[in-house]
Amino acid sequence: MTSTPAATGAAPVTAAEEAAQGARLHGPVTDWFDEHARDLPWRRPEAGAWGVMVSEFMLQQTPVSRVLPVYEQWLVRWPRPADLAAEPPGEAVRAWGRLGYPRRALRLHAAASAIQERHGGDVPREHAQLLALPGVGEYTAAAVASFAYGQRHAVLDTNVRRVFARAVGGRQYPPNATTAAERKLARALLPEDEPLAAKWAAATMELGALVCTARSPECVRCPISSQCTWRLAGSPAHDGPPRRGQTYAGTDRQVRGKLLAVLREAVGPVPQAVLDAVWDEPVQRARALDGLVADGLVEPLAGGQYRLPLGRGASS
DNA sequence: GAAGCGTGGAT
DNA sequence: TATCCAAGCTT
Repeated sequence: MTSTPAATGAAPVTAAEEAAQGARLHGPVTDWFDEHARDLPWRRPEAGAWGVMVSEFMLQQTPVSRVLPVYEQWLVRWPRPADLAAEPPGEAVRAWGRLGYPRRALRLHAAASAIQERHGGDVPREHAQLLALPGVGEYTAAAVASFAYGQRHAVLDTNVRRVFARAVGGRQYPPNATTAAERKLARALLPEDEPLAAKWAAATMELGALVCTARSPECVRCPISSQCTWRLAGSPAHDGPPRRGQTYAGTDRQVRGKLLAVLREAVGPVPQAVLDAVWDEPVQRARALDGLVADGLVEPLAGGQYRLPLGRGASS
């Protein structure tokens, strides 16, 4: 009678142990997902690959509740990549509203243009082609390939990393930056069957978002709590270095946000004097505005006026 | 690998 | 009130 890692509360060490634990998790997690998955618009069949891609851009570091209304308006206005590509990038920035990180709007516009030019207007299916699009990194490429096209990819976002850190790693939180070990574990846990792998990806994310949350996980509602290495070990508190919370007040980011808010609301070009009113420290204010121009989020005009960009998006 | 990049709700 | 946190990407 061998004692398994799951039975002892120890984290699995070998690839075989990881795969074995994965096999025990697939059923409970996907069954839970069948019953508890939220009815989100980008999960409906009519969303299509473009809808999935738009949602993934918007959801990068932004909560679902704030994305929902902007997503709906976005898809009504720009139902296909070609529709967005046909408009100035500044319109994307304006429609982005207060979702935050407005460079994402610029990159989504640039991605739409690339899809139009390189892929005939259809969101590509290949992971490598997705990854080559502006604003698409490892996570988003895997997410679109998996959620939109049903492919088998390890989809490793902050939710999944936390679920795996706890259920398998026995730790409260994953490392600050994604590690090679995490990627390897995610691949080891991925079901062989393609449709099941796609469901697993969505289900593990949903579990992390709804139950295995960062602050206060609801283990009593968790379908795998009886197998959770972290819980079996007594839910030990995080011991590693604290994750640095970035201060916001007084930073360039705050100034950029204020400047861009004025430009989003403006109908036409905005005089320098109006922008000057949003922040009283001139050096930081100028640095922030220069940064927005360098990023392609703002276009300087003659006569000290500024507006959201009408031309093709800037680099990056 | 670390830093920079928005915004607002929850605790 | 201050801190944490939210489906990351790029340089």
